[in-house]
Amino acid sequence: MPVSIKDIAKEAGVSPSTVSRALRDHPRINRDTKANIQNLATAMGYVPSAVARDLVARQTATIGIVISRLSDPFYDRLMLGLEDGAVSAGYRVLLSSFNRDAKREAEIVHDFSERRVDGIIVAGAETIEAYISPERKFISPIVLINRPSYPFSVSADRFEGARRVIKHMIELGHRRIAYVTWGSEHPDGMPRLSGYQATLNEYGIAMDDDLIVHGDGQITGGIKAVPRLLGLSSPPSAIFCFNDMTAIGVINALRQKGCEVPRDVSVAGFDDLEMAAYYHPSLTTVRQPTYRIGRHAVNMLLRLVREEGDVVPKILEPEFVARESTAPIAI
Amino acid sequence: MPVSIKDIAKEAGVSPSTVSRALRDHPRINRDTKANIQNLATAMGYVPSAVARDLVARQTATIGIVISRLSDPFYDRLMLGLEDGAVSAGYRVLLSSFNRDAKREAEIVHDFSERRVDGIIVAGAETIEAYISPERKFISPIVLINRPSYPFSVSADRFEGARRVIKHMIELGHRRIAYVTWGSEHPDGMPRLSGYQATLNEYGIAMDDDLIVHGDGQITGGIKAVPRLLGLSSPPSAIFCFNDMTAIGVINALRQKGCEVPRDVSVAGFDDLEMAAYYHPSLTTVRQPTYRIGRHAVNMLLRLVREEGDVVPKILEPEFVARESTAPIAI
DNA sequence: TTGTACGCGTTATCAA
DNA sequence: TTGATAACGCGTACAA
Repeated sequence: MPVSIKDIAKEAGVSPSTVSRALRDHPRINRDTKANIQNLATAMGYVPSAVARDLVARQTATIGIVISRLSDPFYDRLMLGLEDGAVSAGYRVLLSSFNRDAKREAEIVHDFSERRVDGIIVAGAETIEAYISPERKFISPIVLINRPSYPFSVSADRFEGARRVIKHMIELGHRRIAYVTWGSEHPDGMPRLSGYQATLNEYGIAMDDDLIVHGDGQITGGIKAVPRLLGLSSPPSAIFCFNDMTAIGVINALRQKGCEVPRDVSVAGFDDLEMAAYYHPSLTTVRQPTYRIGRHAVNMLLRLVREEGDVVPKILEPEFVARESTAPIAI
Repeated sequence: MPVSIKDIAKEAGVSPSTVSRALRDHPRINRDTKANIQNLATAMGYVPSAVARDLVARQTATIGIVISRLSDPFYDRLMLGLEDGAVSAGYRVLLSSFNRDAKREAEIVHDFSERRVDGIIVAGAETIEAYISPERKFISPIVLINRPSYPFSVSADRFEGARRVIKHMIELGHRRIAYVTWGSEHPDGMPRLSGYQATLNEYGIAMDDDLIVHGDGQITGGIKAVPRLLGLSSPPSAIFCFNDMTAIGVINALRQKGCEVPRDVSVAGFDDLEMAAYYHPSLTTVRQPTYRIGRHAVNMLLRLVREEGDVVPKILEPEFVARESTAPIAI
């Protein structure tokens, strides 16, 4: 059993509350007793119990972060913003990931609630149903990342991101443009798909369902998509991918089939991974303002925690990055 | 304020202890009262307080995981093993990352101690000093990943991994072999460097300090290393890199200088990123058994928690993966 | 300046 | 089968 405030009190010959005051740097306390107690605490290896402190304080000064996948670079940069925001506001941060498993996601949110975190931020929620259900009241306020239909959310405008990619391809002369999606019903797949469709429509290009194929957000999904696309009677000259990993898979599979990127086919991704600029060819892609999203999300959550007036969904602009993997259509 | 056991008791017209029993599925309790209370709890949106429960239980059934960088794929796969191990043993997991900041690392470990986690696992510790210091007694047992000189640790044999890479290069005919390291004093840099040196020595190849240049474990570090290497009067024909990201930087910079990999220079990395097999050229590298490391680490930690006898450092073998980025030396 | 008493939400022990 | 009581470690009125 760890040493408690009582142990120190006994050792110092004072009452537990005096120890508490000394340790908390209370103003009204004797300099010597304070110094003595603080030395004693260090010597005895005292570590205050957050469990007990939080119980009496009825708050934990902690926010819980729930993310889909650890390895997704989107979350990496997001966390920087989240941590910076939380720490500078005097909050600690707890993190957990659910690996795209909706059940785990619910468990983690529940676990954080039991721990009485002051607020929760969920990035990559499998579905927003559980969060908007009126019967389900949560202990702590919850902010969602990239789920703009949820009232307390901070998102990147993925629709607009997709739109710029497609516009870019159209301006390069492409007309047969494919989209390798990821989970059409998944909330992360929707905005890109809508942006893709709306932009084709905007330019009067006929939609073709054969050009929309499913991936899995990873390299293998991109690889599997290519044969289906090349097998079409009229194959695409440009392929927009759900993300950079998918694009890498697509480029590999194309190369395997003897298609050179961008000479024969243009390919674009989404995310702007650190290595996107160093892939061969370097990837045309879309960068989401992840750090800023993180900062905004924490601010929004803290407003909710402190019940400081209205909160409206926030949407930030992404950045289009043109590189080598897209080029004018070959004649 | 969340609903407490007392609120339910008042509503149900029973005592708080009855509610506690009903909720905990205690054997000796009336079927009807139990059902009634459980319904009431759900209706009132009751979420038990882990804070209070843990205080009286004097344990949290939680292990804290402290990792260096979220984006490092090493930690991604490690977490899978860690989580699987913990969950299957009935423990919950708390995660936090310190972004290579030793101060943050110490803060997080301290925070976890205050939270009274039952044990802590640190991966990528900046230094082991704080953990072996005799004066510093920790509340909870601590297991370190990839820090074999610490008594409670699980590591991959990076020395052996480096050895196999160098051996492979030597067998391909290379004699001028460079190493792009990362932080020579950093505990992650040492084993690879030793393996590199020992293997050259083993084959009677003279050491040349000019062939050891510093990187930063990232793409930019690899890029910066190349001019220094190519500027040598006798440049290397093979370059061993601290990790795959460094290798990607090196390959890019070589290409910029008109050097083709592996035609002109062979390059190898470390880690086996998911995309290492899909880079162009695909990367020769070393795969650490991350999942197994995670499982072992949890087992070791739980043995420590339960004070079940002796624990000795565990070292697991890595796997060498030969791909396209290394080839026989050009004559 | 310091000590006493109480409460935070929960579980466990003992008595009813 | 249920209720009263104490305890976990800490912070804070209030009293001394």
